[in-house]
Amino acid sequence: MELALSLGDTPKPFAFLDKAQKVVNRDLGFCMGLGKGAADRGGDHQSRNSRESDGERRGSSDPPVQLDLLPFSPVPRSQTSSSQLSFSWLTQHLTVAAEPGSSNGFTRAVDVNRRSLGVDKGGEEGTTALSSPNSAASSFQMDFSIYRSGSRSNKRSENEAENDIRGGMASSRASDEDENGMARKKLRLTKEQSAFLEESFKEHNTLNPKQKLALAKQLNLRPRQVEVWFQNRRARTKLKQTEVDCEYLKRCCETLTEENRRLQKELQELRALKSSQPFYMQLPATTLTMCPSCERVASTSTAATANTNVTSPPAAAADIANTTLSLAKPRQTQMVPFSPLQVQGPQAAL
DNA sequence: CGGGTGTACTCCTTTACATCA
DNA sequence: TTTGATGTAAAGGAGTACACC
Repeated sequence: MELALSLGDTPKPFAFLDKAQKVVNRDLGFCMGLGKGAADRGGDHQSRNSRESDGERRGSSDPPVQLDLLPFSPVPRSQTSSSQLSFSWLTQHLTVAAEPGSSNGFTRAVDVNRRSLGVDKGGEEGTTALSSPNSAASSFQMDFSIYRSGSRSNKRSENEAENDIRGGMASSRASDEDENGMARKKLRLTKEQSAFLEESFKEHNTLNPKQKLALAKQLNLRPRQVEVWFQNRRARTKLKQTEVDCEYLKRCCETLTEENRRLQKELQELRALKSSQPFYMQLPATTLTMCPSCERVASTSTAATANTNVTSPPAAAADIANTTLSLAKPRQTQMVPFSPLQVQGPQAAL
């Protein structure tokens, strides 16, 4: 029997919160809770205040994480939430995970034969056995509660376990009063959760409500957590980009400073040359470039080389001036946006 | 049609906690 | 074991867009 995970596949937003779908699930007779159970949730979702009744925003109405095992045929793959939510990676992972022996990173810990479900507190091994080893949908979600079983002994595993427990809560947000008097505690996401969120961020750096809910469901987190993660992720991206931009501008500034220094030096040399050859250098450089007979001289520096046979001081000076002009002009054009007042071409000073 | 209000969302700043050297 | 630095989850406020009255 082939199974599929239903995450709400009607076009209507939050459709999987609708009663209609629950009716369908009930009718099909497969509705397996993967959360920590109502007892763990503290039932706080029942006592939300009215402001948070929207649920999506405050993440308060995320229902107990639920794995709906549906006969495959009534739910065509093309209508699964992953494709509908346009998370191609999600579709991909689910598809790959369905293949036994896959080495996909997300399927590594997905083997239902290796781990019991997150509800293993109550010894729900039998429930696990109900799902097919090939059921990517059911095993995928289990991936994110894998550390709960105590396979890790360090502190982080405890945090992750607690995170999973809290993440499964249907509380509105991690407020102090929502968690049975426990003080608010920052909980780090597991590597798998972070990687999953990263993948989704690559596709969409913002989430619509459906995507947020689907991700939260997949990762066993509250929608609010997913939302916050994306906020912080966007902030990190922006910060990184700012750093890159800053570095780039810094390099531009250094380059321009160096260029300015070089041009100033060149200007000094030309002034020195002008003072030593006052008669010839009094000719404006523009005159030299505009003279039809000097086309050859003004166009390229090779022309200057051709004129070196003349060994005439005025020609050499003119060549220097024109070469400087032809080289400096484009550079100056580039500099204008950055420092139009600081950088001056030699011909301007002449 | 313009203004007031509520809602939902994002960005930004700050705080608090976890982790690591 | 302690401590400071760093990374990041999370809270809260401001601003904006939109729908509704």
